[in-house]
Amino acid sequence: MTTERYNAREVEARWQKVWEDKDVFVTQNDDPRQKYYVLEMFPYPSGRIHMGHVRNYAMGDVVARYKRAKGFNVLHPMGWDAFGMPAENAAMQNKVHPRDWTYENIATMRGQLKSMGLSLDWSREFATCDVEYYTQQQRLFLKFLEGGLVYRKKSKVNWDPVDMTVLANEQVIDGRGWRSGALVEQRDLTQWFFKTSDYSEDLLEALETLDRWPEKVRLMQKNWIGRSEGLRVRFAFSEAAPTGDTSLEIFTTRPDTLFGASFMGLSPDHPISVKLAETNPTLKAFIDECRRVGTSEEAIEKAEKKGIDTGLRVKHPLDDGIELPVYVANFILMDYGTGAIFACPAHDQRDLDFARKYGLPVKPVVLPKDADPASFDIGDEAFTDDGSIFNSGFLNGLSIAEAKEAVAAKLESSTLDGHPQASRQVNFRLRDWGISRQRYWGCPIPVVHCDGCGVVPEKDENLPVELPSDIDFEKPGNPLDRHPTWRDTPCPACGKPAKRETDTMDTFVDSSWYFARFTSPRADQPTDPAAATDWLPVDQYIGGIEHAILHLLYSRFFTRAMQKVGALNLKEPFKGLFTQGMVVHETYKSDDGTWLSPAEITLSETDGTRSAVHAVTGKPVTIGSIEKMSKSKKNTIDPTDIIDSYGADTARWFMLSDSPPDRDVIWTEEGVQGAWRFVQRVWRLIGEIAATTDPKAALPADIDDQVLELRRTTHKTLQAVSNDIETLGFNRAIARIYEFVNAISKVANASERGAGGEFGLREAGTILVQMIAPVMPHLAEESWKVLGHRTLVSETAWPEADPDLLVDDTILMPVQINGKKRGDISVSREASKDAIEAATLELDFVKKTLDGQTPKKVIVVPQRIVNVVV
RNA sequence: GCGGACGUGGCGAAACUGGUAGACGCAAGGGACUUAAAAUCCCUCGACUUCGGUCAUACGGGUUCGAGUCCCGUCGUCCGCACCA
Repeated sequence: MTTERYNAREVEARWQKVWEDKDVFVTQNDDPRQKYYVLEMFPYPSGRIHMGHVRNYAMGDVVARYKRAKGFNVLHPMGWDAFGMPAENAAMQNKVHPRDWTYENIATMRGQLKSMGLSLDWSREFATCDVEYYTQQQRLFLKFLEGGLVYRKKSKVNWDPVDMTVLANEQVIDGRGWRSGALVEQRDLTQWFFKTSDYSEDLLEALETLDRWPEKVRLMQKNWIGRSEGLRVRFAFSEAAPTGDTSLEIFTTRPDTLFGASFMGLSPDHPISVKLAETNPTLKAFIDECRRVGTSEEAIEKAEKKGIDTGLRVKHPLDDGIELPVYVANFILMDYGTGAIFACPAHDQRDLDFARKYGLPVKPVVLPKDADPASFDIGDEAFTDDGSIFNSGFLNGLSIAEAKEAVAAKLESSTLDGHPQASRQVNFRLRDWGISRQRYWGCPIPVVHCDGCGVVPEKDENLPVELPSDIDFEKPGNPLDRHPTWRDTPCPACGKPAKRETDTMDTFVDSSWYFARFTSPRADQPTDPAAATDWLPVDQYIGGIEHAILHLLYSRFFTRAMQKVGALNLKEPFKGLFTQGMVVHETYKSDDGTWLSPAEITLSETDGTRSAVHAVTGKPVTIGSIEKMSKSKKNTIDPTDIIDSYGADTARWFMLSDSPPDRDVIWTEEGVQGAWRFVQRVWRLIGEIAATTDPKAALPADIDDQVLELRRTTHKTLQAVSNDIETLGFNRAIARIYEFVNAISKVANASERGAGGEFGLREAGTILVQMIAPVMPHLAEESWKVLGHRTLVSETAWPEADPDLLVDDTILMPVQINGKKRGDISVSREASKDAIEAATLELDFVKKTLDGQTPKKVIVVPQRIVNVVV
């Protein structure tokens, strides 16, 4: 018989239309079946999808299709993270409106995603720049404001001089803007903040409950939140500071080293430093220098520790005979703790570096185990390990933990100026989330500035505060600020003319609750709480590791905040999280140093050495390292090209087949061709089975051994593949399916089919189609039809493995002698340990080795192995 | 510097709670079919070997009847954080 070659292009378009016409993947909220919410991180509409999207969405689609077959009511939506800078950049460069640019990109990318055959409920689609979406976001903002979760404050901010906007700490990477790459400056501005710090403790503690999150991500968040327990201690000034303060409050996690104190340190931004600088030009110059350098560039250059003695002196809280100098030092951060420290150089490297530079005393107070107190000395390295306290009066002999406790207890109960001298405090590295952005293409912050009433929230009935369409991008800075009329609005409180806020929200706000919006995307409130309660948390969330901190932490905060204002009733949005690896590709460079795309070169191989030449000029090309696909290195592959030439199924199959999903996958032309060959192979095999077996073939009572073996393989494979998909082991599932196809082919190609052959092959073919369906849905539908079904495999229940076929009657067990495999023994499944031992000792090769001796020991692990110890 | 993960053939990788190391795929080599090519099918494919075996999961030790898997140390690669007191 002849089978036509599988025509992916024609077949895929056809089935996509069937699914769409029949609303196969539209999800109803009132469907009574158990719900399953699978979500992939929604894309930024940059213009075209890339291979990373293909991989991400292929994984989610496998889960969605599998769970649907398992009988769940599956929610699998898609939308667009559509606000952000690139749209404004495009507007400036190409004179196209950000809105038009964005929606055009969305249209293109929607088409590309549809060509992938994803089982998405497109009826729930939205973009975060849709007025309907950001209206609800403004509503949420106002609820947060009312609930005390939003505030304004003047703060030193990270200013990106290229994008001309403020960046969150998290958006500053190595001192540069995460998007522009420009060196970030420090500026003082009044900004809007979300009170993420209200939830520091809870965000940290609840990480423990996220047992279906990667350990790595939980650890990264834990470190980011950065909880530390310590003591706030006030040191009395010998003479009052110029600010009028009579004491200096510091935060320390090492009160046990208090007797090792050598000096005090103030941040250059500390109020006392600032006040002193007014009359001290040297100090002023120093502070200015610190600000110029900025917190970040310092890190790059590992700036030297520097400081200036203020002349102020404080008294040691445990021994007022000791006076300590107060320095302004460049390494002390204003926004952690109190912006002031006491320095113990012997046990802190930063303090030690500083003390050595300025000749300040270094007194060790923690003695390492087995060290001699008389001779123990600190060199260039601070001692930060465990030990026992010495040189410390009443603390001598205590452990570090005991000494911390003793100091805290003593200073808590002593008073200074009528207040306790110290208090225990838990500090977090996590700051409040600054959300103000001085941009046009974002969600406007719905408040009004009134000369009489101050900052007034816009009234709910006046929402949305809509972005103006007529906008000018000729100049840098915020276009909303210079719009002729948009700012003008009556004050919601007094009705007099007032001005709108021109800051828009950080785009991370948009993505912090979209998963909740999908549960009722057209609701006239941010959420329909009933639908949200039914669907959330997301059962399986899939996305890139690059969002391990920002997006995921913000979403966790937002869920809590929404719970507080009654929009949701849970804390944790994502029950299961999976972070997939990147798609990487070889790089190619011509001899003049420019990058070349895979399409521009020709590869060849001689004697096992691969080489490349320029496809047109024939000039030699250097094959470079394998790197993440990026436009700058030109090592990208356009998914559309692949889908056009091989089909979506091939692309999806290859994306999932080679590497474990959390690891990077290398895109190779050979690999895609392998996947393509497999598509054809399945197609031929199904065609042959369909042509040579009767759908109504019965299962005879006695079946041929080879057929029984095939049936066993079928059901064992089904069992294993199901398990692999459940655990997201797509590469394992695919390897098993390859094996399975090899096994079916063997029977299908056998010169004669034994009894039950038709039934066995039908069964194998049918289950094969069902197993490939989540990964290669189009090929599966087409094959399903060829096998004679009138239904859709997309709407067919997942098959059940027959338990009787999962266990073998006889088991082939390896036999080891002294831990080395020497042969096998075939035993019945029910054989007892003793019987197996006896049978083993009768084996020729065992007898030969034993040579009449009795073995020391025979270890029989049922179903596993026999080990004879001689 | 601190924290974490990982290290298996020419390559991507399998190996569930310690139990036959290298499944499956890619590449490579040989063969069949063909005028030829493509496609397809079959065979070989960790190293050494006196063809009995021996050695092999980064390296060195240890625990165990048995270690890729557990423990200690060394080296290497990757990732996150980075003056957080």
